[in-house]
Amino acid sequence: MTIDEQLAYLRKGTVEIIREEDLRAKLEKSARTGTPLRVKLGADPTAPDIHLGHTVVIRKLRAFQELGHTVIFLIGDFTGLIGDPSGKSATRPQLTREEIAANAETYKAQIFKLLDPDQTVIDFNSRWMDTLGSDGFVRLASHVTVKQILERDDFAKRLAENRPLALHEVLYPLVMAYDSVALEADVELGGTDQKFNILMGRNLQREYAQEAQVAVIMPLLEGTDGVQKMSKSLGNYIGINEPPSEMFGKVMSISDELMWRYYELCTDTSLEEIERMRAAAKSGASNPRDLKVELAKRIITDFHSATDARAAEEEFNRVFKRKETPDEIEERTVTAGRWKLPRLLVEVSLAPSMAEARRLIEQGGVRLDGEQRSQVNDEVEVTTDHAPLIQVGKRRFLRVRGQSLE
RNA sequence: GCAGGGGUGGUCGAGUGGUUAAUGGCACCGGGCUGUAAACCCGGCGGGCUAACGCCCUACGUAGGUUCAAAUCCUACCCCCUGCACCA
Repeated sequence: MTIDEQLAYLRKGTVEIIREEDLRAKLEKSARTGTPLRVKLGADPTAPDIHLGHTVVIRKLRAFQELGHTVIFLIGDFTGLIGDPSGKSATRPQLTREEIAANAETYKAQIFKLLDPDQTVIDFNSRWMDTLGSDGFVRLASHVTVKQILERDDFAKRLAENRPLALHEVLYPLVMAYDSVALEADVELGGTDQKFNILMGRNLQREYAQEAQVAVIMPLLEGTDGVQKMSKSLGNYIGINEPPSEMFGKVMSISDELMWRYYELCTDTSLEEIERMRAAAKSGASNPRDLKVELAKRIITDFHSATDARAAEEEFNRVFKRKETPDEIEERTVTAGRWKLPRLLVEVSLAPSMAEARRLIEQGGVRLDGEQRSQVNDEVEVTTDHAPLIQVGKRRFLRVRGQSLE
């Protein structure tokens, strides 16, 4: 690949590259000297559950690896002390060495589904922050002015709106920036929410007489709700460790409009192909449903396998298209005998309360052995040899077997 | 400590003595439709009891009080937020 081709490849999907000329220069230098670029990505030490949103940036790391560069996956075990830079949550609890190590292992297991382990370095910023000392920290702080820090949108806004802004939060960008100095990073990746922090790294590196890193800013992926960014706490995420059938269902539940975004940011599909599919869907030549199935399969293939993807599709069709029962149904045991239907639903946790169970039944959401039961006072015979199949809604199935008391 | 603002159901946010289990949005759940767990439409959304009409309990920061009646008024307390504090 020529440098121009490499640039174009790396540019795909980015929101911004600051500055592209710098990246070009670094790529040229790397090619000339045969030294791979050091590409940094910071990670939160407390939340090692990776979801599709995180993979947007990880995919970009992989692009750098494909071009022969080194990825530094930095676990911010020190920065974690400072807490969520969005100011929503307080300081996080200090993790023990064991917990950090465990989280790092969890990270590895997940990121290596996308990244090449041989070209990846896992590091921790406590390695240099722990030995910095308070005097070192103060000296570090002398390189940045208050005004520079307050340029951050989020900070400025909170001050303007009289919302709290704790001092330690202001230090967050500083530590992150220093990580880039310590690592001598050539490139740092991050979502748009990290732009300020990454730029701070550029400034600080210059202060330390280093060449400034290039900022590669990726978009934030919307969650399954299509509105807010994907996050675990909002419950709109697709975790990469989720079982294939779960992933399939979640992908199928995104809106048709959002599907293009996922194609672009979560698969290797080229922009041209996406445009073609989009046009086909619009003209009616393709069924959006089929395109969404394809999307789901591509995503599942990345984190599981093509076989798993096919199985998940088959399962989905069976349950939702043909309205048959799933392949595997969990079985629960209850005391044998006659059960009032609502009581039974609560007993096996298909409903959280009697009131809720009644509602489900009255609304026609409950089936017993495939037959709708809308009578709240229905009774069900549960014996040791007959285990009725209970279905609540479209997707929750349970077989209930009786167990006689001794 | 002082001054001001605020604490309501999963969440946001109305309500300032009485059809208020508490408007509305979001989230969530069920149904319909379909090409999908899309979109759209309809319904539900504290809990217990009842076949059902319905009855009862719990809930608006905490604890008391006033009243026939309080999320709404009074008292005390707790918590959160913003500002003030020095140089005088």
